[in-house]
Order: sequence, then C-alpha cells, then structure tokens
Amino acid sequence: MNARKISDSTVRRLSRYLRQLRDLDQHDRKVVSSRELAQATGTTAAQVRKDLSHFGSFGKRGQGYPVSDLRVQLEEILGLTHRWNVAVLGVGKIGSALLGYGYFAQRGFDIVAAYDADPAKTGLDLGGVRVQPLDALERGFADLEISIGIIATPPEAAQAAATRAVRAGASAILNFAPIKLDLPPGVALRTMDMTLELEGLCYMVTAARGDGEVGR
Amino acid sequence: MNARKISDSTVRRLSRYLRQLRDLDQHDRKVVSSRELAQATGTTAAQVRKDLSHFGSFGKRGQGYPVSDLRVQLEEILGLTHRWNVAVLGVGKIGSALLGYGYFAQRGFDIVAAYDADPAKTGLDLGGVRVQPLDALERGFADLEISIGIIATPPEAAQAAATRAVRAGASAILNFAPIKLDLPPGVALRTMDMTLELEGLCYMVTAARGDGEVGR
DNA sequence: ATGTTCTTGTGATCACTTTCACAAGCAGAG
DNA sequence: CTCTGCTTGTGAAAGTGATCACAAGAACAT
Repeated sequence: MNARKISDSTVRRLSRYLRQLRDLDQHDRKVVSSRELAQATGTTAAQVRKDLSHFGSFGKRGQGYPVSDLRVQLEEILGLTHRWNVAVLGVGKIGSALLGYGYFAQRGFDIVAAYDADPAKTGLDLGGVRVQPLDALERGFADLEISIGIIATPPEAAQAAATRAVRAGASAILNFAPIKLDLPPGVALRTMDMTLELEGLCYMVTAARGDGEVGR
Repeated sequence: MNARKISDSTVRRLSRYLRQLRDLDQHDRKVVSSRELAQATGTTAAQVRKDLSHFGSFGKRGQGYPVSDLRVQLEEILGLTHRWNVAVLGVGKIGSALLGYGYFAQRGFDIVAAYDADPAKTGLDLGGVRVQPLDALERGFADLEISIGIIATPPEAAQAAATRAVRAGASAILNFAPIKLDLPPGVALRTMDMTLELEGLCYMVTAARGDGEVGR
C-alpha cells in the first residue's frame, strides 16, 4: 500500500469520495459500492477502485466498501484527522467573504487570523476574527500554529504576502490572486483563479459554435 | 490548424499566456520568445510552442512571437473579442464578494444581474447591481443576453439554480457550490471548490511528512 | 554570398492516467 | 457443500498529455 506519487487529480477525487461518504455515513448507510460512489462523484467505478487501491484494500468483494471505515481511512489519508488553523491575508471583498464562509469550519478548517496592510481595517471584527496589521503576522502564525495561508490580497501584494506567510511557518498556500506565485520547494500551493476559469468557459462556449460538443 | 480537441490544461495555459501578453503589450514590448513566455507563466518553452501550434503558426523563427498580434489571436481563440454578460445566483458572502470584484470587468466580464431566493435581499444594491428575486431570472437572462451564470447559492439550492439558469439561456456555469452539478450536454461547466482545494493542500502537507518532496 | 546565431514548429518519444477485463473472493440460497 | 450473483482488486491495454531533439527558417554581420 501507500504508493509513491499520487496525482493531483486522484487527490481531488479522494476528497469528493470523502464528501459523499460523510453524507452516506450521516444517513446511516453501512456499505457502498464503487459504482454508486462513482456515480455520485462523477467518475467511473474502475477509477474509484484504482484510486483507493493505491492506499490499501478497503472493500469486501461482492459487498462493497464499509462506509464508516472508509470515511475514517480517507480522512487519515488526506490528513483530516485534526483541524487546521488558517489565516487570511488581505481583507478585501474576497478575503472578508472567506471569513464569513461557514463551510470551512464545517470541514475542519478554522480561520483564526486575518491580516491587512491597510491600517484603516485594523481592529475590524469580521465573522469573529479581528483584522490585524501585516506586522502581526509572524507572531500570529507562531502563536496560533497556523499552517495554511489564504492569499486574498491584490495581485501586486500577493507574492510578498505569500513569501512572508511561508517564512512565518505556513506550509501551504491557497492563492486567490490571479498571478503565478513562486514559493520555496516543499510548500504546497493551489491557486483559485476565477477569471482564468471564466475564460475557460468562454473558450468552450466559443469553440462549441460550429463544432459539435463542449467539455464534460 | 484549429485542431479537434484541445485539452483543458492547454486552455488554462492559453489564458495565462494571454494575461502575460496583455501585460507585455501595455509595456510596449514588441516581441517575446516562447522561453520568456514559459518562464513568466510557469511552464516550458516547448509547451508554449506546442500549445500555440494547435491553432496556427504565429511566430517567426529566430525572432519569437509578435506580442500584439499574438494577444489578438489568443483573444480570438478564447472567445474574448467581445464582452460577456454574467449573472450571479445567490447573494450570500461569496456572491456579494463577486459583485464587488473589480477584476472581472477589467477582463471583459460584466456582472449585470444578481438573484437571490431571500426576499429580504431583493432591492439591495451591491456594486451597482440591484438584487432581484429568482422569479425575475428568466426575463433577466433574455433581456440582458446573459450567457454565463455564476452559482453562489448554498449547496442545496445550487442544482436547481443552475438548471434554471441553463433553461433561461445560459451556456456556461461557474459553480462555487461544493457539489457535483448535472447539466445538459453542450453546457460548459467549471467548479471552484474551495474546501476541495484546502483538503488537497492538507494531503500534500501530510504526505510530505516523512516523505521527501511535496507537489509543485 | 556565406556564416553565425537564434528561435520556431513538429514528429518522435516518453511518462502518466484512465479504461478494460477478468480472476479472486464473499454471501446467501438451495 | 456447491452453485449463483455480485463486487473488489489489479495487471494489461489504450489513450492522453508533456518532453525531446532537430530541421527549417529569419536576421544580421562580415
């Protein structure tokens, strides 16, 4: 078990499986087949089995997978057995929306700090978190054991903010700024680029005209 | 030129090239090499050339690519020669943040309508757009020629909202709700799932402990 | 004209993912 | 105990995307 290199797309699917499993578990379903899991998450049964097989053998032939056990296993694999402390850097439109976004806490992510370069924002209480000046970042990351930084600054400030967060101890960055971030190796990075996605949609719509089909 | 099926990842990269080209163009750079474009967007020179070669032959050997021409070509390929009208469905934390997000307009996307099921929100003015009840959706999509719907409702309402938007004429959906949407074929879909990305980061961080490296 | 230097465009190759197909195994009925 | 129906786990095959490597130009200097 425990294979070497698991692809990004596999990890994403694992997350989706977990989401579905939590739901099934809450409804007291005991067992689920790869087929059903696949249908609910938009993939194929074979893909589900391959994905899981990278980490072990969790199912029973002829029966399926035990919902509760598999849920726990996936939580362990994904590193979700404990809660994670998160900081938001940049409290503009996006940043403050994230501070009020309830689903993070529900899924084990606690936003415990918020920082902004604008002194006018210092002290603001947003969703129970008080906005602090950037200079409080190092102390905050250390004291609160923050391991994930969410970059929600304007693009110009994003690189500096990310670098600073990493130096202060962040081991992962979720970036909402529409730029490429350079981070030291060993730091995990995911970028959510909204205009990029919108442009992707435009391509699909435009390319579909005259053509037959459009993406999945 | 104009190949059959262009992969999602290629389209994403094209968007990044375009972003860089717009920047270079504004700074009056005339020519750029695949190497430089690659470096700025986080890929390789060969990849840049392959990506572009799917659509034609835009460069000059020994010289590079003409910045302004290539910019226009990419805008045409991606379908960004005209502006796009967008509607936001669901005006909670995320929805209202999007209404105030300036970079959309800057990149050619105009949010021209916002809808919410909650009557208490009807009439609110957010970033210059007045929130309307869901029942005004069909009229709005038709009158304003809205082709992209952004789903920012709670997960329970997302599928219904998306279906309704599509029936009202949307040809693309950008989904912020953490669920799998089922849409008729021919409708383009991209999902931005924040908790999914956070969980991906957790995996990387967790898997890295004991192991050597962590994903890019 | 010729040579030098540079960079594109692209077939070939390589690496990685997904899909296929089926033996292995479990449960329940007869 | 054996037979039947069902589902997992997995090697092999197919498919897809990324990388390599190099011939084909383009500009400029001599």
